[in-house]
Amino acid sequence: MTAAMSYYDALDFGNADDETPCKREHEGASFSVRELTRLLHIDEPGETWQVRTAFALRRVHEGEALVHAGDKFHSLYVARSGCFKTVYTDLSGSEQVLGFPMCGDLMGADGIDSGHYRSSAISLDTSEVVILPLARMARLVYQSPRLEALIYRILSRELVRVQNMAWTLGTLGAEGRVAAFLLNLSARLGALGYSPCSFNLRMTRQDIGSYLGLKLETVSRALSALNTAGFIQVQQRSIDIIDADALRRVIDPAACDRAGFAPTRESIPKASGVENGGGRARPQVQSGIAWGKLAAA
Amino acid sequence: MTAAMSYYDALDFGNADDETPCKREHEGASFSVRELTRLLHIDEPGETWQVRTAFALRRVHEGEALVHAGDKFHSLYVARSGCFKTVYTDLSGSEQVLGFPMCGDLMGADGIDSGHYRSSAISLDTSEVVILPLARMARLVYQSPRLEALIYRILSRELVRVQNMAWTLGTLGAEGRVAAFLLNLSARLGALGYSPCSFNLRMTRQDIGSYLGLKLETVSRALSALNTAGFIQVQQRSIDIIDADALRRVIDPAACDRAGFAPTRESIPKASGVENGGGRARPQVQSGIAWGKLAAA
DNA sequence: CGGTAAGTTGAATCTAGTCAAGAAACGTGG
DNA sequence: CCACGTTTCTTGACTAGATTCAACTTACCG
Repeated sequence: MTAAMSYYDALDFGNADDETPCKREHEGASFSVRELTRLLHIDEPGETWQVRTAFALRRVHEGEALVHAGDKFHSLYVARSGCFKTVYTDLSGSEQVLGFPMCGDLMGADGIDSGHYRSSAISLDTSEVVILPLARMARLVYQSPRLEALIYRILSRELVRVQNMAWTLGTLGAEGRVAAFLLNLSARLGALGYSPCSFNLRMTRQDIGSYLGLKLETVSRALSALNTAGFIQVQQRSIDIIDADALRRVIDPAACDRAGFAPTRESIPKASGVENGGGRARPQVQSGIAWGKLAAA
Repeated sequence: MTAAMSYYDALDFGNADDETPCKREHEGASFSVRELTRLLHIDEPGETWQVRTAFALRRVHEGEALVHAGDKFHSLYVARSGCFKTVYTDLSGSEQVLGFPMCGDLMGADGIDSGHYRSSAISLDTSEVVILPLARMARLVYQSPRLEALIYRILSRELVRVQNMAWTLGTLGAEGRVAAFLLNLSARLGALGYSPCSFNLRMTRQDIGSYLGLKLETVSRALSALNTAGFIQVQQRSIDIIDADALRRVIDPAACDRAGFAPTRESIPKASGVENGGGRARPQVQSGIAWGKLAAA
C-alpha cells in the first residue's frame, strides 16, 4: 500500500512539481518530442506533435549510477549517447546484469509499478540521457494523444527485450548465448550507423557473463571457440564479426542442418584423451560445439 | 515500417471500431473499470473512475489459444479465472514457456510495440479473460486520467515479472529454480485466497521445465529431492509445502548459512560410488543440494 | 480393462563451473 | 620512457550438475 501511495504521489496529475528532483540536468541542453521520437525510432515523418515541451538531459560519467535500485521512482530515461548496464540486486547481495542499454534504449521502466526502481543503471562510459518525468509525460498525453501510444510502445518494447533474454537464458548453451549477444550488439550498433562487424565491447567478461548467466571463464572460452572457428575475431575487447550467418547457425542448429553445417563430428581428442561415446547435451536448442571442435574441423 | 503502420491503425484515436474482432465474447458478461482495478490489485478505495464503460469477457477452454504468436495485436487481456501458459515460439520451432498467467495477470502486452503478439497464450483450464482493446483504453484515458496510470503500472508489473524470471534463469541451479517456482505459485495462490501450502499444479513437468530452462526429468528429480528433504510433499500434480523457509534457503544459500543449515556435507555415496573431491558448482547462487544429499542427512 | 500420456528413477555422458596459474592490457608514479 | 601493481583476460585440469537415453510406474480416459 505504501508503495502504491508513493507511486500515486509521484504521478499525481494535479500539480506535481515533477521537475524538482532533476537538479543535475546540465543547463541549456534540452530535447524536443520530435527528437525523442527519432531517438526511439518511433518516428512518423508527417507527424505533428502539437507540443512544445522540451525534456532535460543529464550527463552521467563512467562508473556513475543513473539510478540506484530502491530509489523512489520518478522518471524514465532514454540513453542518448554512451552505454549503461542495468543491474538487478537481490536482497542477499546476488547480482545480475539485466541489460546493456545504449543510444535509444529505455531505462527505469521497472520502477513504475512499485514506485521504486528495481535495478540500478550504471554508466560504462560518459553517457547522456533524456529525462522523461512520468508525471509530466502523463499530462502531455492530453496535448498530444500520439504520445500515449509512444509510451505504451516503449514499455512493450522493453518487455519484448527481456522476454527474448529469458528465451536466450532458458534455451541456449554457452556459445549460443555468446553468439546471440554478439549478433544483438552488432544489429544495434548497425542500426545506430556504426559498423555492425567491427566494434569494441564496453563491458568486462564478468559483466557479459552475469548478463548471460555464465562465468567469465566460460564467456572467454566461448569467445575463443568462436574465434578459433573463424566466425569472429576477438582480441580483448575488440570484436570483428567474420561470419554472421555462422553465428546464427550456432544459435539455431536446425538452420545449421539445413545449411549443411555439420556440428556432429567427434574428431577432437580434446587434449585429455577421454574419448567419449554417444550422449548429447542441451535440450531444445544446442550449440553442438565442443570447446575445440570447430578448431579441428 | 509495416508493423508500425498496422499498430497505428489499430490504435488510431479517431474512429477505430475496436469491438469488431472480439466476436467470441460471451454475451451478457461484462466488467466495469472498478472491477478491473480490483482484479489487478490496483485498487484505491475512495477512487471514482468517472467512466461507465464495461469490458467484454471471453471464455477460453482447456487447450485453446487465447492469442497466437504472430496474430495482429488488438487487445490486452487480464485473466479472471483459470490458468494459462504463454509460449514464445522461435522461428525455428524452438519454444519456451514464458509464464503461467492466472487470475489478475496480464497477457498480450508483448504485442503492443510491433503490432503483433510475440507469444501464444494457451489455456490450461477452462478460463475467462477480460478483454481490454488498447485503442479503447487509450481513448478512455481522457475520461478517467487515473486509467492512464493503471495501464503504465500493469505494463511495468509485467516487465518486473519477466526480469525476475531472467534473474532466476541466470543465477539459480535446478532445485533453486524449482523452489522459486513453487514459492511464487504459493504466494500468488495465497493472494487469491487459496491455500498457499496445498495446491495442484495445472501444468506438466515438461511445461515447468520449459519455463525454468530445465528438462522434465530434471524438474522431476528436483521435486523428488525437495520431497525427500521434507521441504515439500509431492504426488504427481499435488503439492504440499511443508517448510517454505527451507525452500527460501534453497534459493538463497547466504540465508542458509545464517540459519545454520549445512549444505556442505558430503555424506552421500550417491549409488555409483565415485566419491568426488572438492570442487563446487554454480556461480553466484547455488543450491548446494546434491540429488540425494538431503535425504541422507 | 486396456491404451496412452505423464511422471519417476537409474546410469552414462557432456556442459559449464571451480580452482589455479599465467599473459596481456592499463594506469600511475618514478 | 619504463618499472610496477592492478585489473582483465586466457587457458588448463578437474569436478559437480544437468542432460540424454532408457526402463519402469502411475494416472487418466474412454
